[in-house]
Amino acid sequence: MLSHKARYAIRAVLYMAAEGDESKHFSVDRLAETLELPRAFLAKALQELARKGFISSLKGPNGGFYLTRVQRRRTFKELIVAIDGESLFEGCMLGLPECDTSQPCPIHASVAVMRQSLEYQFGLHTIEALAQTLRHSSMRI
Amino acid sequence: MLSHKARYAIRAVLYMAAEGDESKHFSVDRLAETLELPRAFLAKALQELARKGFISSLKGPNGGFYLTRVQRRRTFKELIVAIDGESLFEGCMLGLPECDTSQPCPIHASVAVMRQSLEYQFGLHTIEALAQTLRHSSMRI
DNA sequence: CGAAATAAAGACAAAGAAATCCTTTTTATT
DNA sequence: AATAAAAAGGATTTCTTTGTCTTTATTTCG
Ligand code: FES
Ligand code: FES
Repeated sequence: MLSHKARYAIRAVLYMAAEGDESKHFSVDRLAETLELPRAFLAKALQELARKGFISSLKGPNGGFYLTRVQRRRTFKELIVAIDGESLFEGCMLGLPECDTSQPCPIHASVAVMRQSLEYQFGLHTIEALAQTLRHSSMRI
Repeated sequence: MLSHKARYAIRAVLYMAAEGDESKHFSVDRLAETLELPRAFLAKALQELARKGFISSLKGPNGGFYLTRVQRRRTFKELIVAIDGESLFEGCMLGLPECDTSQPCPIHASVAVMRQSLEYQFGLHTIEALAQTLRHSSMRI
């Protein structure tokens, strides 16, 4: 469903969005320790997100990763797609070269219904919205 | 979403369910050629399904794979779980050790909604039902 | 019985994902 | 300027998935 890279990155991003702001930065070391994730692998994932503009980073002492206000307005779906690509939201689930209603595979209709739900759930919720529910209710992360 | 093994197996199973019966058997060679799938890898997947009782097999001339009437009553969800395990339907999508409503992760609610849809779509449809839509409408497989 | 057709099983190879390690670059602080 | 704290980048290892190849077992048919 989600790659490990995506899971790790999402957890770190939501954690930073919930706990930090533009002036509070998080080092990979701290994130990896807090969330109990493989340090170097998480670093790669976050660097990739920084390169793609989904998060910001600063080098040097007191540096680290953080999210700007603008970056918090990206949807959760955009975040997933940035790491894992569109396969969750597009393409035939049986691997046929095309996925459309004109020549669908036997599960296309079911997949379409499920994807509408996905689209609705992940396409409307921004990172900030998820961070807010995280802040206001003692959820795990 | 689905592993290649699952995709290949599902396509072969639905094809056999739609085109064959208890006395019409399909060799791996023929299935692989018809569906344009890697022969040996498909063989492994089908043998696994046969071991688990989801399909039947006969050795020797005129042997091959096929589905009994009882086997056609298994749901599509059961088929997926047999190959890929429950990860699509259970467990925290962010990788947290537990997935429950008491201490959920930030996307648990969204995931639950999506899974209800999955459950409804894949948990109610039997293999036979999908095969029938395949028979009666010129879908691809 | 002998030959041919088939699934079953096992060993192996290639590719990709996950994870680690080391070096370089940037920047703040002293 | 020197030092230390961080991200960035690259090389390498390990594990899993995907895929191939070869051999064995079973069954049918002449
Ligand atoms: S054609 Fe297979 S999911 Fe759309
Ligand atoms: S707790 Fe994460 S999906 Fe349920």
